[in-house]
Amino acid sequence: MYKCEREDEILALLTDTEYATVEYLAKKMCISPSSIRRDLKNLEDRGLVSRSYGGVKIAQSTGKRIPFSLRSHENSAQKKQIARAAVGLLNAGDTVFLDGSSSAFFVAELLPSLDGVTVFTNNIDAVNYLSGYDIKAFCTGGELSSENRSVLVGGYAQDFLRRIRADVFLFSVQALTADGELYDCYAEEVATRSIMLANSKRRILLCDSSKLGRSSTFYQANLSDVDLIVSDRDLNGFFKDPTPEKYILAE
Amino acid sequence: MYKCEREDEILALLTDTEYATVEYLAKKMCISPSSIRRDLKNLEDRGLVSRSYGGVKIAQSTGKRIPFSLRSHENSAQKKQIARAAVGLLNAGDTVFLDGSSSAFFVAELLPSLDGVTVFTNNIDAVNYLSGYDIKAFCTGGELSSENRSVLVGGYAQDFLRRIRADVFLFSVQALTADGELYDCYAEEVATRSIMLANSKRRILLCDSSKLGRSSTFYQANLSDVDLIVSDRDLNGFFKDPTPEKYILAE
DNA sequence: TACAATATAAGCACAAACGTGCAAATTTGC
DNA sequence: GCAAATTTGCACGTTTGTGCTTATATTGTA
Repeated sequence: MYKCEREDEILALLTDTEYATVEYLAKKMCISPSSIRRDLKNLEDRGLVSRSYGGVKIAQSTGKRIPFSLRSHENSAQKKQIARAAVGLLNAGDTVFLDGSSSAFFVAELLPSLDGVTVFTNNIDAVNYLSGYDIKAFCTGGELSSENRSVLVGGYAQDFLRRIRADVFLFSVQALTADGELYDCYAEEVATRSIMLANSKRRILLCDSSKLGRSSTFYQANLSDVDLIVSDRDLNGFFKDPTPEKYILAE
Repeated sequence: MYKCEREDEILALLTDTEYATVEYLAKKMCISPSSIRRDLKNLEDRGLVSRSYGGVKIAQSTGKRIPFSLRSHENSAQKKQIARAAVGLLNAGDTVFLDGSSSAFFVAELLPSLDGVTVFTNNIDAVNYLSGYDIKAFCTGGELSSENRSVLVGGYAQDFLRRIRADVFLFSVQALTADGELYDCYAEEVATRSIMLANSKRRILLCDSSKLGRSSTFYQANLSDVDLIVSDRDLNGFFKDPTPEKYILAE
């Protein structure tokens, strides 16, 4: 395993585990601790990790971010599954909103094969992906989010979205409580998502199991604002109150 | 197996395997490691792969798509040279417009190291690249260009741009005639570029030698609309009419 | 505060990979 | 079919990465 390959591996590992020791990394890659330290020094100089005595963690907030392709995506298998099911719900000619979530990105990957859909999104990864295909797609304007850098947010994004009406909104949030409330940790994304919610006829929540039963900082909406939930887990009985049957199971 | 054939083969291989060693490639194509290294150097200069000691990987890109700005475009060495020179002309705190050209993309690659610049662009590759860095960047809204390029165009893009004023506009066009006229082959890009031209204080044309003495379909502007030309070739004597000295040579 | 335990940085020698110049082989242009 | 230009493989000296050892720095504990 070569140097750069190793460095990518370290980054991918760190997005999962948050923190790792030199010793652990050395064993994992079958290489001496000296070399791991050299790699880490390198990554630190590039601003990708921050080291501490005994190990490393992922760098936060300053300088360079980890490219989308190197980020490890939690539950990506489930998200792909959910995306497939959700795309099955679209009709030919639909105008679709996609939010900035990674779940929505997996939907974008499936859209080029569909006929005649039009996409509006503030998801940079989705835009970037779709630009390689012959599909009618629009990118909202906006500022690169200071936190989640592959999303466009802010006043420009909101102004743009207020002018659009979509048939379907496919989105995800960080947390879904048993009370039927949706939360997210990024205030700016909550704001843009609200407009997309208001301006769509059908609102479909892409909800992999990592979201269930958690909460987060910013309130986004509640179940009555959502028309359908697509999940990889059976949601019957998950909610405290008996809720109208509006979930489907992806498989 | 011919040279270009081999390079395609290498790229194809890399999209599958992500990484490859020089030795492996040499055996696979039945050719000496020296030649593989020369090929890789070539591909690296064109920005298609990134090398490390012992092997190569595909250039960092989201997903597997090679950014349009790097696809098939010749003169990337000159464009990088020009980008370096152009970035040297920026001041701290400048607000910068970048158009959708590949030349502008090479400028974007150099911006994160600068202090306090703000970027506005309709160049998807640039936005995507900048999303990996902690830099103040805005993406215009707009439609994905139907020409399968990574540029945002159309009414939404124009509306957005009309609201912005920039200190500097860094851009490129397809052709620059000896009469001092600028042309491009994409009508929609000409339209968005016009607004950026109108709304910038300094307008700097990035002009590699492949543009010189050609013409194209759509008129963009003429020399009096440009404040400075950065080129890899000495432009003294290129223009028919004696023109004010406003070119600098990138080196 | 001092001490032991452990992590890190620096220096070294070796091996592996790299780039370059050059001559032979191949392709291209006329 | 010949000359020019390009591409190729090899040999060489140079650079880079590796693991080891030793000195220095950091942490936790007495």
